[in-house]
Amino acid sequence: MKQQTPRNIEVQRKQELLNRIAPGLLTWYDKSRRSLPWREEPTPYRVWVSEIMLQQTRVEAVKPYFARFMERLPDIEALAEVDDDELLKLWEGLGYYSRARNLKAAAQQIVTEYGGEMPSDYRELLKLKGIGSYTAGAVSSIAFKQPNPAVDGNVLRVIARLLEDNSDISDQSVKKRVEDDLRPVMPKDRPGDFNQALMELGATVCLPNGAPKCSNCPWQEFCLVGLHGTWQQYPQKAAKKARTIEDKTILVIRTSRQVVLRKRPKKGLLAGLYEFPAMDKKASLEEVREWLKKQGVEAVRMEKLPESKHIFTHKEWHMTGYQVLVDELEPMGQDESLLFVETQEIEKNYPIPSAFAAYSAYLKIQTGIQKMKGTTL
DNA sequence: AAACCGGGGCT
DNA sequence: AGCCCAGGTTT
Repeated sequence: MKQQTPRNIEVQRKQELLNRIAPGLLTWYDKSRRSLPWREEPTPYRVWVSEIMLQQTRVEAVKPYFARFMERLPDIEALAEVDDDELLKLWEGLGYYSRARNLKAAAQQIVTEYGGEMPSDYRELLKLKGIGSYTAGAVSSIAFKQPNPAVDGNVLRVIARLLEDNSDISDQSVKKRVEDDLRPVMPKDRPGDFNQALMELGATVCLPNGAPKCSNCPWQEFCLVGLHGTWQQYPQKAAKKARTIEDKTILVIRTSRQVVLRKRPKKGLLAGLYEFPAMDKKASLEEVREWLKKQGVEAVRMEKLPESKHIFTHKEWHMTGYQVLVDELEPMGQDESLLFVETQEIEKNYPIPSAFAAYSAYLKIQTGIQKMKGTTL
């Protein structure tokens, strides 16, 4: 018999609330669920790829990428063998590119260590590159009906509000605790639907920004913020660190048909993607000339390009640009990361991050115009 | 535990 | 301008 300390009473009260969430939630989900491509045909491979794409990424953004990805790489074997550049091209613009590299690495793991079949066990899934507790829970429950929780940002928010829990949900220990709290209340016959329903509730009713639509919620009778009108106080989250600002000068060095690209390092920001050569400062025309001279580039003409800003999670790029027209693109210095690319081939073969969108678009327009007029430069 | 890793839509 | 998004890995 447990002692009736205030702490134990609080824990018991919380458990009683959690015990009530499943039935109404599943009924609501059956009525309100969105039809999503990976939801209608939940094979292990499709569920896995969709869950990776959906990490920190909205459903609407994922849809076109998912369709194209499945068409080109319909199974684990195809993914395990895809060329790195082609893979990144399929991921271009989606962000967090390590997700794509990890996806391929995990596919190779599955081929060599699991006979090409996606493992169904939570513990085995956790061994695959790019799969953490959330994704292991999602894949094992949705594709294999294993009763494991899948706690994402939606679930953390929904549960914090349900319980008026003051915990900082950006703290990793809170996620672990919510997983432990949910495991015993999962309906054993529908674990995948339970997880998806929790997320769906967060995405469509218990909204992350703006007022929750409590009149549509299956938990109206017992949700504490609903009863108390306190949704604005939950969830609690630690303040984020300020972004640092980096100045850059982007150089679009080109002839009438070719342009200089540079492959980024294998690790770090935008790893393995292609970019325009750049200087790590806001450079004057004279400084650009000097940089070009060091690379052995002789400019026929230079034009200033518009300034542009790109915001990452943890830094901002403040960019300016120059177009550098040259007569010929022959060996440029000793920098092996530099390559000359047919402008027309960029769209097909070279993944360039959205950070350079202003300059990519400029190049495309310039070369497009050239093509139309049939002129050179 | 904290930092790193993208991009876009909404307020 | 700041928030968040079907998170995971590295340090």
